[in-house]
Amino acid sequence: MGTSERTTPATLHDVAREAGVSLATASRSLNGSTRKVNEELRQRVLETAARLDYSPNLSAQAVARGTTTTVALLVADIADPYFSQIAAGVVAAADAEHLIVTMAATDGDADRELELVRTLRGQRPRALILAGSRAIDEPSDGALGAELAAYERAGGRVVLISRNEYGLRTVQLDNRAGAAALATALVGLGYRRFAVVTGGERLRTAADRLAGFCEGLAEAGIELPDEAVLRADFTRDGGYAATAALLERGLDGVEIVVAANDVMAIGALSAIRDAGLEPGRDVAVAGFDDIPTARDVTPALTSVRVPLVELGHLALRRALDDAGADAPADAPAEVATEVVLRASTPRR
Amino acid sequence: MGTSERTTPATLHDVAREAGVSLATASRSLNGSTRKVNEELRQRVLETAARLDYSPNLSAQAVARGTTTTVALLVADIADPYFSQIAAGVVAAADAEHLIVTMAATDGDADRELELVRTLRGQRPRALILAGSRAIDEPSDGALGAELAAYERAGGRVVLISRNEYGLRTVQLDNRAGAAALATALVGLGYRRFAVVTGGERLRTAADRLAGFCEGLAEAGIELPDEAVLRADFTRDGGYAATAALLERGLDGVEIVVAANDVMAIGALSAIRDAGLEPGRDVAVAGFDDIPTARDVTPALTSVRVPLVELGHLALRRALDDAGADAPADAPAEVATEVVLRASTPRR
DNA sequence: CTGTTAGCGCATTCAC
DNA sequence: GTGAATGCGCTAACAG
Repeated sequence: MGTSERTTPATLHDVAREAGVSLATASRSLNGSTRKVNEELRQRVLETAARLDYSPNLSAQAVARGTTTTVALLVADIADPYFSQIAAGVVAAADAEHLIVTMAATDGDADRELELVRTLRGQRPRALILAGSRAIDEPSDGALGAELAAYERAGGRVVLISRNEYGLRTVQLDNRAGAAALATALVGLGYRRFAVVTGGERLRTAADRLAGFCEGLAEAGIELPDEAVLRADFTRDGGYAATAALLERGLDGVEIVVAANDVMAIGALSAIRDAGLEPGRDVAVAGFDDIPTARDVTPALTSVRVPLVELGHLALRRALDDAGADAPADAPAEVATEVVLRASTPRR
Repeated sequence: MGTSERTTPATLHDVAREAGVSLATASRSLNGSTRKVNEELRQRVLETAARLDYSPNLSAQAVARGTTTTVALLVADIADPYFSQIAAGVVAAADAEHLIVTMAATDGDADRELELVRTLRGQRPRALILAGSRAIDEPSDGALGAELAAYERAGGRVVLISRNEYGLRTVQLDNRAGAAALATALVGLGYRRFAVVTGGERLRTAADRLAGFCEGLAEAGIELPDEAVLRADFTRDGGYAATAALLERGLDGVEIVVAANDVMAIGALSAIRDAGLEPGRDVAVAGFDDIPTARDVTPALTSVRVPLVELGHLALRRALDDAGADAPADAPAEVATEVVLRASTPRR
């Protein structure tokens, strides 16, 4: 297969020499801004480049140009559908701008997050996008904030997805409004006695959704008693555990379990079923996010649609647009959510 | 927030000057191989670096060192759980090696794949990992092959996940054996009349799984009639459509629908339900991959577990290990699969 | 339009 | 041990 055992990639220098032109001409032919190169020479360069399998060294270009074509994305967990959809959006949008995306996972660990930001900063990415709900008051906030500030001072753009700190650019999804709308819709279906399964109190997203839901209920004159709020991990197993606990202590009239996200809701479905009840009929269930799976579980899950892919798109755009120079907190782009009613919440 | 309006990041040069040492000393203190630097000076450098928010320019390091700390990953669709799990594995393993992962999506388009490989090659990544089943005989294979060959010749490492072409390094999952094992297990449960819902004939993965399944059946003396093999898109909707078609023409004794992957199986579940039948009881269903959702659908889906995250891990390791120099086709690392029986295939 | 030259930020060989 | 000088691959003035 490999007859030529060359071990070092062809350099622009090689192309220039081989094509019998100067370095500059070769450079201009292959990348140069406005084509101010004789078409004949240009072709010759292009041909030799192809023949030599020349591939421009992006690192060298970055050093010479003083700017990269890279964007960095930080998520909590790549395998999580929530983040993978956002990532898909970011990557697609970046691709459209001919930018390369480098990605890392924090595993929800604030220390790792800081460490990764430090490393990624070395890439001199054009933008640094942080996705993932953060605890409301992390101790290391200061260090992260300083790091991000330094990055921005050096010309980088930080975009926060679904979080709002340090007065940085952000792309929000309106958790409160979405949750409120869900509450209204459920009340409209005839539900009156609710139980909410949510994440830790310090999780921003969880807190916002709970608050919004309560607001929605309040508008209908319904109050959510304290004991109706169950806290657990923001995961499928968390949803299962919390719901199981609820069932064990006795439903006590509760008609529906509302989870702070879909994966928790799916856990709730399983818990209900494992308790010998039929979700939807015996106890209704609703979630949040409308991940693809929501449609495929049985009964199909009522949820609040969050355009995650679009969120990713937006984040990238927001990172790039220089509009208004630095008007970070001004227009905290918000994407709208939408209640999707399905079989898991039949009309009562 | 930003009092100092510095617009350019601190350079190693700045650190050296500010610390009153030479460039070389600064470099050695911050990265240098073996610590041959006076501890006092070293500390001084470290401190000034911290004070100046110095962050080593990775591009510059790459140019100077002639090698990067980057790995590139190409998948078909980041949001697809199959790929996002693999990606999670790659990223985690890369992180352990202090490598940065850049990621791109081909959308299953061979032309884009080629284009992306070209672009990514410019990064001079240490390794290039390609995930995603490929059509058995793509026309542009030649160009891709040449590109990958050039990349390898230049010192790069290509690793193919779940595909095997050009005699490159590969990490396989034993689709045939897994499918055969599934067949055996299902026969053991009492099933005799099968229908298979699979992807296009040219999809490698689909083809292997079908072949393996037939082998397994053959061992039990069962033959799969041609009309029992339904082809459709390798997606949820494809599974739905194929199963719907099957139901429409009449089950004709078929006891179970076996899908080539879980998302198709989930589509089958819906199709069966929409036809007024109860999956599991009226028609059994089995899938392949054991994506997380498989556990959460109802009835829970029988499947073949594929350690996708591990697949990602392996791919990265395989990309890095220089063991045996070039023994590409020698040890085509294969990860084992495992049949997982669940409620969707009750004993008959 | 084309070629020469001087950096970009950093690692490293070589003298001291 | 430390510093000065050279070069990595490429771009961008700068002259011809």
